[in-house]
Amino acid sequence: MIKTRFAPSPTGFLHIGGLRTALFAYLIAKKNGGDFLLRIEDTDRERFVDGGIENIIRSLQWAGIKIDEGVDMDTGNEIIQKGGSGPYIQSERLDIYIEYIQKLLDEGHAYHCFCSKEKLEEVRHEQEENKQPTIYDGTCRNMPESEVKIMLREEREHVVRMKMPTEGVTKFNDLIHGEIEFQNKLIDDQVILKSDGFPTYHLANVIDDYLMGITNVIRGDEWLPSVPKHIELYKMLGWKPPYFAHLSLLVNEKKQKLSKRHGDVSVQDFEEKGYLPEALINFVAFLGWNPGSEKEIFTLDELEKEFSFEKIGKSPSIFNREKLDWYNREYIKSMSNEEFANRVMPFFVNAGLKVESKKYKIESIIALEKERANTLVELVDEVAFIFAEKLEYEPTLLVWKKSTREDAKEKLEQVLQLLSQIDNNNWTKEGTQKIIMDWISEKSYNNGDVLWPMRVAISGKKNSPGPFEIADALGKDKTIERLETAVKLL
RNA sequence: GGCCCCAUCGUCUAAUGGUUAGGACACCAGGUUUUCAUCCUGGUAAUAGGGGUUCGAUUCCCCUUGGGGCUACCA
Repeated sequence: MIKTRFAPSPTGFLHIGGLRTALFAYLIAKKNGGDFLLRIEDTDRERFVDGGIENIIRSLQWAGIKIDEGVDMDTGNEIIQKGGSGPYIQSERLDIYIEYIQKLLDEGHAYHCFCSKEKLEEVRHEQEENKQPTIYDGTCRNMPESEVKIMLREEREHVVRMKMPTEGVTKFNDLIHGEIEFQNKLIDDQVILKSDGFPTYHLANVIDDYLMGITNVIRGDEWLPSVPKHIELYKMLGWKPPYFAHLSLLVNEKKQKLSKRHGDVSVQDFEEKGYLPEALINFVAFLGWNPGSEKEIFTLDELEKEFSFEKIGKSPSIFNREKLDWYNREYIKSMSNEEFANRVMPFFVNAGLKVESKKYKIESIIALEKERANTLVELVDEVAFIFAEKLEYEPTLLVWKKSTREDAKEKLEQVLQLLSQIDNNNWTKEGTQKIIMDWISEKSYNNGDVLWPMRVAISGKKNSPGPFEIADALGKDKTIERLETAVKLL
């Protein structure tokens, strides 16, 4: 059975590139009826960000990506079976790593290194200047055992390094890139245990992937150069390496790897701006993957069925906001008004608009912008004029370009009169529309002479939805009130 | 500097030896329209360059160029 994992480090909030990696790993597992787990790789204590773990879990949940296995977040107990609710956390598994590092040491696959950071940097510098590959010079690799013992007894600061072979090549078949080959002599004796007692990514990652039964390691392309180290570690431990699949990177407009430092890329940011998880998932799934058909709208469920390894591309993709906006609009448009109202409600609350009041017909209000808004925040913004106590606009705006002030006033007075006669119960978009439009054609007026001032009077805006939709959302009382104000202004 | 990866419209991509190089987003034009938007119709726009292999290369190979990643006791 296939088992995959998402293994982020909590050095910040989950960003969009991480979401895509998680999604692909998740989909590959689900497509094959396998399991997907989350493992937090927090072996770097200096870069740990408070709230990072919670944010990662929350963002995945928001996106609809379900974790099959991990640690129960309430009890802290590991749940190795399906149905767990949280992640494995590496900092809670230190004993395990230490045990394996000791084994590697005992079997001669690793060694203590007492070199100072300053010395290492010097060596690197020199190597670079001489156009040599920058790898550890091996000073401590062949240190006599007696000397090592003395150093350890003196509690000299040290790390543990793995012994890479000095000749031969490491070849492997990446599921996405195909065969890749590295010269072993160019690969560093990687530090596997830091002087602070924490393992490095390379060691902890290999141990955990094996122990957790990961069959397919799915991660970003930035890891490609370190695969030989990992394969060597598997060999030393006598384990069969998993399949590797390295995903092309998500990059910004400058074609650089997406990262927290370049700004606005956290999943939570997109949530807060009013992007729907469906849209974000759909968009991100299509970065580096396509179904081979011309269908572009895929729900998570559909992706779980149709996702395919063979269709994953190798080249990096630029994150393009406009296409995301399009997806978001598509999902907004296709949602029922009722469900949509539920989704938008928190955004109204955030904006301080009291939509709960019976005065407002929430479904009519959201309908105003449902076909137009890119995001939920944008929608709430655009629709805020409905809730205004008093509209602010220049009286001249009420006059249509082909008309006069006097004419606008006269038309508005008549509109006011006609609409006043409508019963509160019959106050609908269709109702007001029929009365006004019939009257316009009866009098042979121009649409613009009537509809423009009417629309401006009740919206206060140069550009807005149509007047009858607005009247419906506003209700009779407020519509009449705004029309009266407009007449006075003229 | 060393190693590795990548290369089709501006962007996301389809076409794995034979297509007028297709679709989507964006953009432009026209239509519908009281405004903006929606919607409909149409349009501009790409195989980085050079060598091979082949009857035939977007497609296979090599070189160049360009971009990116890694090169930490970060992941």
